Amino acid sequence: MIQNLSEHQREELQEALAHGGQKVTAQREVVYAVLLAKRDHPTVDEVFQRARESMPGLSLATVYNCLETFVGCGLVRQVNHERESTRYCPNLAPHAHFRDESTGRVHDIELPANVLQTLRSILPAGFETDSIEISFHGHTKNKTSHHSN
Amino acid sequence: MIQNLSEHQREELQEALAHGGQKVTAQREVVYAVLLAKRDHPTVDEVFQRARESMPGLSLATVYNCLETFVGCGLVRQVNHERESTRYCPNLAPHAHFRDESTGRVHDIELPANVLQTLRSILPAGFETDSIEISFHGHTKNKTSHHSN
DNA sequence: TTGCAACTTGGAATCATTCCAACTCAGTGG
DNA sequence: CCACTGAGTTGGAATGATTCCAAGTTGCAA
Repeated sequence: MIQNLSEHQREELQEALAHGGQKVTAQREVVYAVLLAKRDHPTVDEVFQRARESMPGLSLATVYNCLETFVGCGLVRQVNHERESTRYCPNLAPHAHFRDESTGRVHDIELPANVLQTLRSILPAGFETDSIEISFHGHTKNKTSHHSN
Repeated sequence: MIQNLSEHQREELQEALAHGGQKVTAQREVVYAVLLAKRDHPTVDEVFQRARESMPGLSLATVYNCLETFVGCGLVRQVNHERESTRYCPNLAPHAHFRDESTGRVHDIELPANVLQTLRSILPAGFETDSIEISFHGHTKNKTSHHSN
């Protein structure tokens, strides 16, 4: 089902957790592996379902904990759309999200540095920004998409 | 406390509701007035509290209903930040939001047409967008702000 | 072997939001 | 007038995602 982490991925995980004295655990490995296996912005519940396939005893609370931890140490990003369940993605490159209203799928949209720059420039003096979230809503036209959902 | 609607504002309300065969009611007037009185992106609950001052019997469900109606007929916009309660603002001009992490306040940021244009341009072919949401997170530096919260 | 700190777990609790069934109200037609 | 209709309002119950909590694990260090 879900591949184990590669050497490199485990190191990334271990490294990220190390700051803040956190440890790699079996549960965290599984949850992280789930995120990397299918980069489709799953909800907590979806992660939970998938992770259970390789670790039946895993609890929902732990999935919440793991994801929160990962966000905290910068391994994954949270994606919120309207009032829907929070989704998670391991794509750390700066990118925007496009939510297809008809399918509910979320696509990553590459965000060129200059656009990011332009955006920052519209802030009045005195506004210091840590992060910018950009989400498009609409629909996709035909074209069998290669994107994940 | 909350001013009554001006002639012009009531007309706007009436007009917007008319499409879709909806009526101006005392409750809707109060809720709308609350939004116009203090453009500070209140949550449903805040609207509820304020509206009660002029209409004690008003129910929370009605506030939800009114706001949903207003959003439906384009009178106000919803603003979501992370997992927090939905907020509402009557500013219809295209604008981004800046959320001050330390105070929780939300500021409107003017969004020039060309920036909007630039953003649209990063979408790959086949993506049709209805709306774009942009939110900055960060903090504001000194400078007694004139902005609403 | 004891202690500790980080972690996990299941269930209870929270909180925003939605749902629902009963009730109000204004306007219409008989 | 009176009944009917449709839109609106209301309070309380129901939902659903997320958070909280107290008890139980685990691995390592003293």
